[in-house]
Amino acid sequence: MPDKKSHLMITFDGLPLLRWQQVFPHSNTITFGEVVQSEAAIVWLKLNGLVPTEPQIDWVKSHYGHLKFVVLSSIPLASEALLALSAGARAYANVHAGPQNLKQIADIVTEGGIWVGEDMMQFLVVSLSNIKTEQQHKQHNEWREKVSHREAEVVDAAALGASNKVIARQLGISERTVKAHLSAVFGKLDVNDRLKLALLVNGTF
Amino acid sequence: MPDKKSHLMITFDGLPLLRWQQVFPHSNTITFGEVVQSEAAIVWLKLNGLVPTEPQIDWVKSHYGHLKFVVLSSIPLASEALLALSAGARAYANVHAGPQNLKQIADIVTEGGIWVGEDMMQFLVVSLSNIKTEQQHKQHNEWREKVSHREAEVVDAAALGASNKVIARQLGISERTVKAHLSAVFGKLDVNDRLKLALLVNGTF
DNA sequence: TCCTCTATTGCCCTGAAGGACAATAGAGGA
DNA sequence: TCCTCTATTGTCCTTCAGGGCAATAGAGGA
Repeated sequence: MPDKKSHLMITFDGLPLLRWQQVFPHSNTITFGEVVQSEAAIVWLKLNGLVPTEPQIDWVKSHYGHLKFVVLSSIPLASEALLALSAGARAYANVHAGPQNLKQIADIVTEGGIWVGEDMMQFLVVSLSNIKTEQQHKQHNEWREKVSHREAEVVDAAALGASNKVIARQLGISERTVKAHLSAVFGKLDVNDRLKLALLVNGTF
Repeated sequence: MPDKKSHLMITFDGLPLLRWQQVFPHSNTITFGEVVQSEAAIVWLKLNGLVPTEPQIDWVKSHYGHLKFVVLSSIPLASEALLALSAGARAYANVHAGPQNLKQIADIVTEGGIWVGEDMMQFLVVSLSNIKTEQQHKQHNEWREKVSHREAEVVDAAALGASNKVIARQLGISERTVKAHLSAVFGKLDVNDRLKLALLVNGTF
């Protein structure tokens, strides 16, 4: 069954990877955006590093998602790997992978496994939490754009549990000023007291 | 170079996996805890499901970490996969993997890749954040073991910003009782006021 | 020039929070 | 039986928080 072992490569310029073509003689290369009927064992997407990754992967998934697909990148990134793997890619590898790796990728993917390079896997595991942490950090900092710089200084301290008296001493102002800033902030952020403020600022809600 | 392709299997009863032995004739099987000089291409650890996973993996890593090692599990779990992969395992697979998979695992690992089954990878990607969330949840629930059931009810409400008056109404008790519970909790958890309590309970510290 | 916003501060008031001191009742264990 | 812990409640007091009303000063923009 030669057809069963054919491969389809999708690149932006329609030019095949020579090394890849040597490894997979029963193969075709088409241009990104082109839709062909194919029973390829594996569809390989060579990412175009000049445009966003996600739309590329989504496109391949929507048009060739019934087949197993693999993503090749010139500049391997953990976030990109996560995108690809989450979208159902069976492998994420470097465009410059050698013939042996290419062959093994094909074998393992054909058999139902998933291929990720050793370094990338370690990087991936470590990076996953970082990605989530960054998102949380960003999400819970929106309040800061609604208050003045000085107000934010007061808020930062109050949200950690400091009393007006302590905050006043730290910032070299009077307690009355601390209260004034907090009252102003309550209005801007739509909370009634410092505890609610702390919950908002610390991301509990 | 037959030695270069030898394999070492570690099991708790010292009995080899027959299927594995057929795939890797140049192989030895030893008992967990046994330390031998070995130049095996790959060390395979068959996990004992009756004892904690992490110590098993840590032990193999400390005694055979200079070699590539692979973890086989009777009951594949995402959290277990993460443990293994984070510890440096080059593959995490089902004990009942077929000959073809075993051979491919060996090939890909020998060549420097990492093997994870398709289902496990998807499961892994989805589960990674969940695992971290569970850990945070567990870590920040230790206070609950230090207070009584009734006290915890009051704490849950107060930590969300409810006033004593509201809590009293919700629980059908007097404000004085709310205060009493909170005061008791402050002492047990070593905080001075409800805001500090909220920060503790909600995991800000 | 006028307005808005920010930063600062005082006087004064009210209400909530936190707690000392005290008490009752019930359950469980030594 | 005694002790500890939990649950509940009251009186009373102090402190802190939140804010009304008012004011000054400076910066920036229309």
